[in-house]
Amino acid sequence: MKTVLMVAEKPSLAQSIAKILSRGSMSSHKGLNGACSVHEYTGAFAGQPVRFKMTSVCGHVMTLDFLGKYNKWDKVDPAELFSQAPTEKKEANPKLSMVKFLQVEGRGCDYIVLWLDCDKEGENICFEVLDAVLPVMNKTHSGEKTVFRARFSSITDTDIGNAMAHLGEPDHNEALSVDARQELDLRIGCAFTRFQTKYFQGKYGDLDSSLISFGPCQTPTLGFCVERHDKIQSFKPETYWVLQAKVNADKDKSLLLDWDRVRVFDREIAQMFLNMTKLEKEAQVEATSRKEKAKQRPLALNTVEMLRVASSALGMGPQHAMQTAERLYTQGYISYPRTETTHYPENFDLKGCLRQQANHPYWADTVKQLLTEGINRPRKGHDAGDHPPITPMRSATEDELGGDAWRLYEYITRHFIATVSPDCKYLQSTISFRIGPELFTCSGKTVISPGFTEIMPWQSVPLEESLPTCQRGDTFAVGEVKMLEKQTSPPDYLTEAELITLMEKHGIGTDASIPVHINNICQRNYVTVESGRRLKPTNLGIVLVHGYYKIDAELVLPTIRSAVEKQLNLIAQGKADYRQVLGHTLDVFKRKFHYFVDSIAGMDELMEVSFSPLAATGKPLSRCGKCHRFMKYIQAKPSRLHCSHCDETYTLPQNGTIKLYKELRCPLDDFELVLWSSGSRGKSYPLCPYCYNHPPFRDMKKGMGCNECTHPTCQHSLSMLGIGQCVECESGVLVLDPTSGPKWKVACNKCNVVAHCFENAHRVRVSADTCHTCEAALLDVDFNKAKSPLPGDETQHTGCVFCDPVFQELVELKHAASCHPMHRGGPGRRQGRGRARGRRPPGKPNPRRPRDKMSALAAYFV
DNA sequence: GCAAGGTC
Repeated sequence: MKTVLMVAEKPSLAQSIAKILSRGSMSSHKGLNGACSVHEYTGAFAGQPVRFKMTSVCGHVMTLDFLGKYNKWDKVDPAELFSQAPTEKKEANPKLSMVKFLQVEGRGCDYIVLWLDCDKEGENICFEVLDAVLPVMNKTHSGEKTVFRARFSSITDTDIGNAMAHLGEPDHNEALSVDARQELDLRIGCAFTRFQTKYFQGKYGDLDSSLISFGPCQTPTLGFCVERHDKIQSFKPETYWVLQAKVNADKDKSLLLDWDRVRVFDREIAQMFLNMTKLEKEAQVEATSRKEKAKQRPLALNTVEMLRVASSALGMGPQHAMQTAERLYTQGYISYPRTETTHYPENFDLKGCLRQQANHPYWADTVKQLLTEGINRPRKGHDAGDHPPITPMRSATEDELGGDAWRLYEYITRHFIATVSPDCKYLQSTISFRIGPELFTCSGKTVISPGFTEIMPWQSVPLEESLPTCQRGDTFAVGEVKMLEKQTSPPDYLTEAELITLMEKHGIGTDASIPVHINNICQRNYVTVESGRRLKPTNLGIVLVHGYYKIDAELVLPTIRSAVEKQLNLIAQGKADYRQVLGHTLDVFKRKFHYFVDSIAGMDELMEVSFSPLAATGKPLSRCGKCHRFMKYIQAKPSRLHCSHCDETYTLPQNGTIKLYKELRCPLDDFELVLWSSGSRGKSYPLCPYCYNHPPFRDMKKGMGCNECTHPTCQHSLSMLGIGQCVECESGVLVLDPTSGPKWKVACNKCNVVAHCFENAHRVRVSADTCHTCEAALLDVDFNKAKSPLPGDETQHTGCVFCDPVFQELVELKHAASCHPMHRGGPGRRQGRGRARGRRPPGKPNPRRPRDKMSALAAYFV
């Protein structure tokens, strides 16, 4: 029997589609990556009995990146990223080993049906799947067609059945348009990001971001926030005047009337109107009206609306809301949370969904009433053809979910119930009054039937006092007429919800990526989230956007994305050649890039105002080996040392503290050593700022401290302080921390292993002798006379930390000793490993004698 | 270390 492999875009869809096509009779098992399942059943295909294997990927299989060597920031000119730098497709998520999984499942299959989402990204994933699977599928010799594409717009029996009955072919042009987008985003984003970051990081010491990124989505997103900031800044309040009148209704109630002219901006004119009205005793009713109005029930819920409400009403950021929704989905509480659709499919079981909520402690009454009196047909929304709107899938209580998960679930459920509830009906009454020559109005709303606002109380029409019944010609006594002086007020910072709306409107990002872009501009310190989830741009954010405005406003305008997308659509429609469009667009942006680089001074002028140059930042810490002047330690990320005399910057390890190391110097370059430490309980090691950036020996890499330095005689080096192979990792060596006394520590120079050894020892030295059993370096320890743990009055002892019976009692390594390679491996492991890594054999000179620094460097870069 | 797009 032949086999048909079928692939959907995500595990949940593979399951639903298989369920529909197999009419529920399938057998399922997990695939080798643990994320995707395979659902098997038998059926008919191309007029023959076959075995179907339905499975899925997890989004894109591949991702685009530059070849490895083009990812070295200090070796590649960002301008090269526009054309010279070659790209390659890498597996998008190596942990899932998706290619291998597809090949295991696809091996020996005869046909493949692609059930990827019916959008451009899905079309592109079709070809990623084919690239992986076709080579291992059975080959036909008859030229028979073996690759099929299923096109569907909803996950319903009819739609899926129809798709299966009318299989087509994957659309290569659509896939190509995505390839083009990927390459453009990569090349443009990385080129600008690297250039900006390097340029400004090399000049300023107090930038509040270690990465100054640029992207066709994130930059316009920031642009919206700064645009609002500019409006606020340039806002000039204007004074205006309004007339306010009160008339006496029945008893001691009075009505507040609004002036029909609303407001005037000239005090004298306002005063004139006041004079014409303030002496009037009566207000005459000119007209009355009562209109029944309706507030519409909401449309079915899609992702973007959920994110808006989560932000504005629940105070949950989009990223957090999305994560919470995903958890609710995987736990089976809600339907798939990423959808653009606001229209329920025709066969959607609204009543069934409602029935699940009929006994809920919070809304049982409303639901039961709807079920007995009949539900209202939902409003017609937009069908994007992706997934049904977000709805609850089963009932859940506050105790069960708790916290934000509950709050989001509650909102989703109330929203769903609202979509099948009646509209809210209210009566809008207005009375027009004349006081002297001027017209005033009073209006009020009274609810007739609350409809959906019962389940969404935050949407209710506010209670207002009802207006008196009256008719044209009636008169009321005027209580007072007064003139109020007011000022126009500036808009407030953009709320997250408003930003989401703007992004959606301009096509910046997708429902799934909008939260990511917003998160990005927060993490890069371009904006901060203020109370009410309003986004306030930082100095850095403002300077960047103003700089783009100055140099090339297109870089920050929302049209940058749509213009490119227009071009990409031409590829998708087969109206333009992929290579031509890609080449042309890259050329445009390459020119923009060069113009930007040439004009960067314009942005720099703005930068200077907010940030301080490197030379003026930081505090003097250690001496430069070249000029012997103090270099300044710049703590702001990325932390580094800057020598203003030599105009050189030396990067340092991040996430830790840096101190001067006793004014000791590196024997190779005369730089003063600094001591890095990860905290009081963690490890620490000295490093030479120059060697850390320019490795002195061939077997060293950038970013190595003295604990990895292979200098044969320097007292701080691995060669002198290394003890033996790490007890946990493969390649590390345990190195004595010379600063750790009197509670001495040894730490691995590769992994996080730290072990405490001797307390109350005033000196610990690594001996040149080695252990006969395990080849580790012996330690020579002098204990404190009064507190010596040694038998008798001994204060000095030399031995191996792993094997010496006296030391084993004192060393934390004793529990680790049994795991030490020497002890766990059996006889065969003695040679080659152990201490030989870190230390030269005793008595033998190191065969790699260091040459002088410059020739060592020259050799290194060969 | 960089983009944006899928999804886990």
